[in-house]
Parts: sequence; C-alpha cells; structure tokens
Amino acid sequence: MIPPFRLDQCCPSRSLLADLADKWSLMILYVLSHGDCRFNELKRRCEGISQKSLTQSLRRLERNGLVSRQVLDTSPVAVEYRITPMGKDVSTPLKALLSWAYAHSEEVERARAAFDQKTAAK
Amino acid sequence: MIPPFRLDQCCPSRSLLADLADKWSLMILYVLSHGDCRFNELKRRCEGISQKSLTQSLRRLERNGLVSRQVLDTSPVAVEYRITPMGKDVSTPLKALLSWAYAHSEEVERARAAFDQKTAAK
DNA sequence: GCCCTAAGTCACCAAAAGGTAACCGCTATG
DNA sequence: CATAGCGGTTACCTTTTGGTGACTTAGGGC
Repeated sequence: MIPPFRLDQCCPSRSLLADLADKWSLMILYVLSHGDCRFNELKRRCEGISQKSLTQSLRRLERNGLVSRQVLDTSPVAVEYRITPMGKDVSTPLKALLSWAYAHSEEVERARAAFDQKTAAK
Repeated sequence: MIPPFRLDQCCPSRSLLADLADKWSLMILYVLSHGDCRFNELKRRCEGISQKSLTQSLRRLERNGLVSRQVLDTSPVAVEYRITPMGKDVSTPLKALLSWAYAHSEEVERARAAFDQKTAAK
C-alpha cells in the first residue's frame, strides 16, 4: 500500500523515481521490453542519445536490477542487454504510459496551443 | 499503436516524456490524483521541492492539459490545483509504476547492493 | 503598526546533466 | 594497408536544472 497523500524523502519510491524518471532510462526500458538488444542497436533506436548517456543509463538500470548485461563471446565481442523479470514488471505500466502519450498526442498539442495563446495574450 | 522498436525524435511520446519525465512532475500528478490541492499543501506533500520547482512543474503540467489551476476568490486568495480528466488517465499507469516501486523497494535495494559489491571488487 | 500566511516572481549562483570529440583494443572487410 | 564497426572510457566544455533568498500583493490576527 502506498501512503495516499504524501511522498516524503525516505519513501522508497523516491529513490527509484530519482534513478528512473529521466527520458532516456524510460526509453531504453521501453525498447528493451520488446526484446534483447545490443549496444549500438539500442543507440540507434533511442534516436538522439549520446554514447555516454546510453552507457550511464544502462549502468543505472543494471544497478537497479531492471536490465542485465550479457557479454557474448563472439568475435568481435558483442554485448547484449536484456530486460530482467523485474524490468519486465516495470515496463508494463510504462508501456501504458507511452501508449497513452501516443494516443493523446493531439489532445496534448491542442492544450499546449491553448495555453500558449492565453499566456501570450496576457 | 506504438511503433514497436524505435522512438525517434518526432515521435509524439518523446515530447510528452520530455515534459513529464522528471521526478517532481510525476510526484505532483500522483499527489493530485488523490484529490485537489492548494499550492502550499502540495509543497508540503512533495517533501523537499522548492517553491520555484513546484511553480515550474505546475505550469508545465497545466500547459499540457493535465492539471488545472483554479483561483478561488476567498480571502486571502487561494489557488487550487486540480487534476483534469486527461491527467486522471495518465495517473493510472503512473500509480501502477509507483506501487510497483513501493512493493519492490527491497528487491531493488538488494540488486543495488549486489551491483555495488561486484563493481567495488573489480 | 507589525508580523504571518498564501502564492507567487525575480535575480543570482552552484551543481549536475549531458553533448563532443578523442582515444582504446579488437576484428572484419575491401 | 586503410577503414569501419563494436563497446566502451575519458577529458573538456556548455547548457540546463534547480536551490536560496529577497521582494511582492493582499488580507488577518494581536
């Protein structure tokens, strides 16, 4: 059960949010939820991410047990990132969030336009 | 439908994520999903947020049509923030995410400890 | 008159995020 | 041999984020 009203600093969801609530981590989790993926492939799929940010986000996700890193001993060495069972669990509400975004993008766009007009008029 | 593998920069969910994927916005939406709330009350419930960040996040949420701002003509002037129907929709997967975090905090904690030990040993 | 609360705004500054580019070892390809 | 791809790491530098404290407008309580 979540305490209904308050999210204080010691609340465990705070520390998870701090690690998870950035666009890259969410995107990576989302992409990985569709299947294992190698580093550069992941980089291509999260368009615009830099190598550095990708590495950092992956390490963070790995540290939290949401993603696992498998070094395959092929040649040249390949690294495959996989979503863990725990990561899979998180990805369910996450996918819901993204499909919501996808479905309501026009509505959001209208809301933004209306808001911008109002504040410009002021 | 979401394209299954790729999130490119023009994808509508990208711009929503950019506006929503920070810890404060998610927390605020979460708190508001439990009922209307005034500015300072909201500030108390999102422990640690600064006045400035709260204002900024609220404006962003308002702009995206997820939250509405009602000025009540009481004395002294009160301002009440409410979640909109659209915000309510978003808050459903969001709540799922937070209850997941709450339920799995120990597991995440263990994963972190294991990871830190592994990397320290190296 | 003085101080408090509400709900901000504004200017300033420090810390952190994040991009760029170079470099690494290694392999495959032309 | 040169080049390109993989999977990074590191240094550097810029942008953004975000916190602090002062100030504001307006009413209420003592």
